Amino acid sequence: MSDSAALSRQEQKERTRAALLDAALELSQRSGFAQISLRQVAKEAGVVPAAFYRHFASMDDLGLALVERSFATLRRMIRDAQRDPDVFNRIIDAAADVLVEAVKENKAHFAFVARERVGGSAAVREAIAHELDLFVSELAVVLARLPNIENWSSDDVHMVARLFVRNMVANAEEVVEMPDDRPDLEAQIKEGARRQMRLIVLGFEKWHS
Amino acid sequence: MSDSAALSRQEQKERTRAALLDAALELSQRSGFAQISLRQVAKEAGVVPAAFYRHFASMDDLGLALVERSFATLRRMIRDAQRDPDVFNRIIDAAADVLVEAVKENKAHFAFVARERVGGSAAVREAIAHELDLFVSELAVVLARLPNIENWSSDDVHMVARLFVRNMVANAEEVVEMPDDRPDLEAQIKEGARRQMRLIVLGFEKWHS
DNA sequence: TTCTTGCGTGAACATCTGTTCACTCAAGAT
DNA sequence: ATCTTGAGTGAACAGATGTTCACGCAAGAA
Repeated sequence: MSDSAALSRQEQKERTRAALLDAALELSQRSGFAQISLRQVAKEAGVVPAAFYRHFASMDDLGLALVERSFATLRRMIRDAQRDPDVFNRIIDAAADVLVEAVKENKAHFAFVARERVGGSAAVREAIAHELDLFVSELAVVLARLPNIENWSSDDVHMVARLFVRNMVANAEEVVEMPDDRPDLEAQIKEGARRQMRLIVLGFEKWHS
Repeated sequence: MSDSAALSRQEQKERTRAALLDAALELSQRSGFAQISLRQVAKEAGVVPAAFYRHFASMDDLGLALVERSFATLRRMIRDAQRDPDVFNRIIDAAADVLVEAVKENKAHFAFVARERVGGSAAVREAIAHELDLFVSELAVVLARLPNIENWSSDDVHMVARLFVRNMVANAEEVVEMPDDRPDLEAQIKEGARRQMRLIVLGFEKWHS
């Protein structure tokens, strides 16, 4: 339109699609995705309600696209973290730091996942549950290489991975719910996460069957 | 009205209030409390929309009452469990059993708390967070008497209590989300909860600072 | 008995919702 | 230069929503 360069047809379409996704993510931060309406999203994206249907069949459809985008961010983060050799050595401190920092930087995505994981529509909830399962399996592969765990049954490794992811989700929730005017809580949450993970890791050493 | 005995004025009022609460709880099982409307609740309770305002100022107000009722159920359960001397001896198996059974019997209440804890309106979320904090503190008092923990700092005890409650909530979520036609998953969830708690307890023994 | 209180009624309202339709008008193909 | 395509428009719709109001009518007080 009035943007710097003239946009190709595809570029322009992709741009409004992204605007709709951004608008939905922004609006759902206040009151939850299930609470917002197609019309609100369209207005926030600067588009007439009917135009919405050129990109998504329904709000549920938009929700699924948002799940995909959020987990793409999350997976990229984890892949980056795995490249860092330090993460293998001091896995706990790193996990706590990475977690809090990552949540702060992608607050909107984490908030979306945390809320819609239980509060969303059936389709969105299923999609998130599936993505989290994949995530647990990926983490299990990483954990299986740790010295204390290398000869555990794969069931047990999976269980530990679930315990970690579960706490990660819970801590992410806490950072998300953290009021913007209380950044002092951040260190507290981080320290809490660290201690919880240390406690779990201590359990590793005495584990049997 | 056409009920067996003639009802006093107060009894009748209390009855419709309860009907509204029950209706809201029932309806919110399908799609979440935030998704249901005042009119739906009134209709399900067999009452005209305007009558709603004789009992609650808003749906938010109803939600808070529902939080209170749900946690009253939860607290009663815990108090009963504490009287049982076995719970102190084999606390883990007991916790896993009690948890799954309790959730099954009060599925609606647990489902409400689990969902609205993150998905609900700000007021409802705050109320649930507060109740869960109280719950953590109560559990911390119980845990402080356990042999392995008796000389920990109160901060650490609190942290462990949070870890337990956090996992309890997560496991309750799983039971709630469990499809009705897959009761075989129940034993699996119970066993998972038991192993997670055992792992955490093992960490107790090696804990320092 | 008569009077008062207040729960529940039914109609009305303004507003917001999802969805449809025929339309414009510029990009890209011919 | 002309034709086709399809993203975005604006108006219209039927339905659901929260909230209000005057009213009926039975329980409990006088």
